[in-house]
Amino acid sequence: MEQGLNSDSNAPSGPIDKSKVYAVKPLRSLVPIFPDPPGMCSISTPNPTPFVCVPPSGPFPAGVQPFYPFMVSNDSQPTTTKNQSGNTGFDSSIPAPVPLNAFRTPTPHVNGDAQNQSGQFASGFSVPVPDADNASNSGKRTRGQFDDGRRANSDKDTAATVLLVYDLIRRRLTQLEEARSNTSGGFRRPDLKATNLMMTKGVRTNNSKRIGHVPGIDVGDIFFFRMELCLVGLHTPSMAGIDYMSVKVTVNEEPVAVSIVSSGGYDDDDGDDTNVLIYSGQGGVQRRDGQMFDQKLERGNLALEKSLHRGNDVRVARGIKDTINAPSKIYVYDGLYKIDESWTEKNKSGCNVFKYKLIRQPGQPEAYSLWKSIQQWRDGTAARPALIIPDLTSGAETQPVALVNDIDGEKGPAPFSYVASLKYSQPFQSSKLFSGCHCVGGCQPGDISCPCIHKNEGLLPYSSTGVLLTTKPLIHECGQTCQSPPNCRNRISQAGVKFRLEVFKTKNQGWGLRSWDPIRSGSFICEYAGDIVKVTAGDFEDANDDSYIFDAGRYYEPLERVHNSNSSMKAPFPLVISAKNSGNVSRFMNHSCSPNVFWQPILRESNNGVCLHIAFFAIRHIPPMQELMYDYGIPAKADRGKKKCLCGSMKCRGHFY
DNA sequence: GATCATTCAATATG
DNA sequence: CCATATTGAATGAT
Repeated sequence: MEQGLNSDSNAPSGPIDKSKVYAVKPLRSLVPIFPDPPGMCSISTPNPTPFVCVPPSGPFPAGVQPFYPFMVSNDSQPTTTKNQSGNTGFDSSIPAPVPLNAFRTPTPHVNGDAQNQSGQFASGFSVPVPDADNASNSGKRTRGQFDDGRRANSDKDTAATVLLVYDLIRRRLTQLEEARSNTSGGFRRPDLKATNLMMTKGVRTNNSKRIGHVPGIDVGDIFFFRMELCLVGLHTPSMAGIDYMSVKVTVNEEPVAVSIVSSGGYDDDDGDDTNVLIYSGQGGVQRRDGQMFDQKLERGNLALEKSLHRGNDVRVARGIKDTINAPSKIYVYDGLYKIDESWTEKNKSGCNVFKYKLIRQPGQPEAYSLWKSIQQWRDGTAARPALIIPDLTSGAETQPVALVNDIDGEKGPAPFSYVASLKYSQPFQSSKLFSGCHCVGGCQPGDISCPCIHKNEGLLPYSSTGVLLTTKPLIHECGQTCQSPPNCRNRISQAGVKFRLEVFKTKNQGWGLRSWDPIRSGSFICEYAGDIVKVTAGDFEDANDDSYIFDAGRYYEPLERVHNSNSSMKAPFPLVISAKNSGNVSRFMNHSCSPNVFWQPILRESNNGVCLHIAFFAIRHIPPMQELMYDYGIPAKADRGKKKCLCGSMKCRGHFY
């Protein structure tokens, strides 16, 4: 292969059999998977029912009959109470799952059209993403459907897919909207617009309200938009803090709370005990002028009151300020709580406010409490347990990287020299060099005179907050020849690590990498630093003795997120990096067959050529302390150096290289 | 079923 | 950093 830069390097590397790329998966079992908190029953039968049995665990106050508010379906399926008889009355005639191939992925749109993308997924549905000219919708493309089974009850894969599609559309709309509003003004919210698309196409899950956990969502999962909670059925109102549903008790119906979002909006005091939450009722504020009056025992307030008396579980999502992206909020699913007591208080304006004391149910994984611990490690009020070195980079990164081991006695990985970035002694030759930009104040979206935007096919690849917006095979960042400042948004991968990372000993995969900070999907995490390995065309072999190799020439399963790319992620020319002797945090990232991190080639022009870098971005929102992993891919010669994969995912290929 | 009111959003800006 | 204005979507209530 020639080393010259092909100016058409963005084009797919060759014709691809699309039926293979978008191969329809085998019919997924639609058995809902439920966590098993103490005292809970979960249904996991080969014949799944749309009902979820969530009996509250006693004891109950005298005179209160426990009842079992089964999921109330919007499709007017019968509700029932378990104490009527042993037979729960479940309707076993579930709708037959629609074969996925009924919704075959449409043929991709005219190739190379940067303005047209649609969210196409291997599992057989697509959501059209609006283009620049017609931001409301685009009616041309065929659309499949998200089948009823997935809409009714989620599983991990379904929930992840819904969130992925949402994110994809939202980021794309953000990119278009930033460019548009910079010239025409009036920023319209991409998060809402994306939700609307998802809703109208029916791409959502757990779409009927239910009490208790929601399948496919784990305690500790994080969300960056209220709409995400809505789309996965965790909390349906787009703004309101209390979600409730009406449940039939013998002949009458009464409201019961299903979930709350605690965002600190009603100046509740945030006590030290993370298992206790004091929550204010809703209402009492005139939204227009901020005028206040007494809250009434209606809607959500009434529902919480009923849940208190019934002893029902309430899901709790905690809203926390995003320290990295200041004004926005992160929502942590903190699991199930029970309401312990309620009372009314006078607020500052002298109006009555309902108060509810909620207590977290025991036996659930750490979630909000973990955030609090991390906060203490950070501000020094508590020591990070099992800490070996506070900063293994010795200051080479802008953020310290802790080294910890709470598994065994090993004191650290084999020594290596820490380098924060990939250094080029000699850039790649390029026949075609553009001149750099003159964006002294940083590249701005919608600036048609900016050459960097042109190189990126008309739109800046990053948002104002530094989140990757495109799904392109190659990103052109500002380089040496550009006049943009180091903090230009088109230099995201050059600005260094923004998250507080730590290297830790895993249970069975040696050392690994994780983050104290929550990571928003699309965020830049780090680049692959190390020594460039000389490759003479075709004769490079993955060295068996070097497990710190990054080879951009490996084959990678196309991620669903690269919906518009019918080729696997590929660098424009061969690049092999060894981090054995020198490297950065990237060398500790382990392999997973269902990764939460992906890599992306990035090109920067220098005075006498181009430099290719490998940058890692988050595929989805990553909660704190969840291991960061990417797919190592398959080398051209996949016969040597095979290792057993322990990633444990449903899609595990069994081994990696 | 259409319309309205309610709601611990999310941004941009001063 | 906070306050304010602006634009808004889902859902239950009417």
